[in-house]
Amino acid sequence: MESIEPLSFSPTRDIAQMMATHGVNLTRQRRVIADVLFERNQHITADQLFDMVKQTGSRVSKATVYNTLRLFAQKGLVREIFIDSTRTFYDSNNSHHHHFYNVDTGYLVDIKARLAPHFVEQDLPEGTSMDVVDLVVRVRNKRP
Amino acid sequence: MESIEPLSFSPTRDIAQMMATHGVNLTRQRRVIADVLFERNQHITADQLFDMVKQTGSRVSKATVYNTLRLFAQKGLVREIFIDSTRTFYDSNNSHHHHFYNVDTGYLVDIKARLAPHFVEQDLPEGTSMDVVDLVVRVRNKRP
DNA sequence: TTTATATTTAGACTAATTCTAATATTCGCC
DNA sequence: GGCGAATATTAGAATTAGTCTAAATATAAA
Repeated sequence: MESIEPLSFSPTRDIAQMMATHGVNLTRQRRVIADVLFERNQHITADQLFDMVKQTGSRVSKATVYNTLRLFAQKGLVREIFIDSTRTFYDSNNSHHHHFYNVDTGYLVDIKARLAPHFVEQDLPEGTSMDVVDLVVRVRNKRP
Repeated sequence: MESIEPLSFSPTRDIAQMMATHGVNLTRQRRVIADVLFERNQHITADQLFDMVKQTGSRVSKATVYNTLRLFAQKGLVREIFIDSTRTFYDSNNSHHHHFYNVDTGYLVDIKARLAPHFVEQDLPEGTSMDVVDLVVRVRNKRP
């Protein structure tokens, strides 16, 4: 029986291209962070990512992990999800979608359906009931 | 010309009734907090409320303000709005509605339209453009 | 290269929130 | 009303996610 190939990491040139497309200089640290972050679609906190980066053996400071995630979010590479004052998640999938948050388990999962709430209500995760729908539309001032 | 009556505060019995309806014991501190909070529809942080309570001359500890807002939110008297890790607002209007958050000014305002995003896009606050739509549906495990 | 600009770092710091455990108040019942 | 149990309040300490500082490195530009 053949051994199973490990899931391949995002190929080198994709990360480089992503960064270029979004106007982000690629440094050693940013590459390490991006490799871990974009290996798969995930919802991850800065601290979790810091730990995962450590486990690769590469040294990247905590400040850099925080700064880099903020930068990636500004540049549209990741989405920031503010669950409460102690839980900020980064979503490596930046395509337009929304989330279920289970207040009992602390898990965050994607909403596949469209935005209309009656769809959402029919699609709740197994064994859960709806608590509250939080919709915040973030706007900024038009530059004149 | 007649002088304009100041807006009246929430009458005493309304607060008492609200609390009873939502299963919250009314104490001196909770009454002071509720009087300030429900005087009008507003988006307010715990610290702002703490200051406002101080200005009434009543002494209520900071811990109590925080605990009480958490309790009120649990009991459905107010809505918690998590903007980012340093900004938690409490909305004294607990009826079903959503928000615009201006990232430049830090102001939070109600969305009057329904949930569908194309409506939202037509109703942005004067002089702003859309940044991002954050929708989180909070669910909890069904009690078996 | 040489100089300028951008990035990273350790560790100190901040600010929002929670915790602790002692005290006070209120509730439910006689 | 009075009494014990349950709840609520408090000051201040503790926690924790995240930011700041300013010195050291690395990258880019000339």
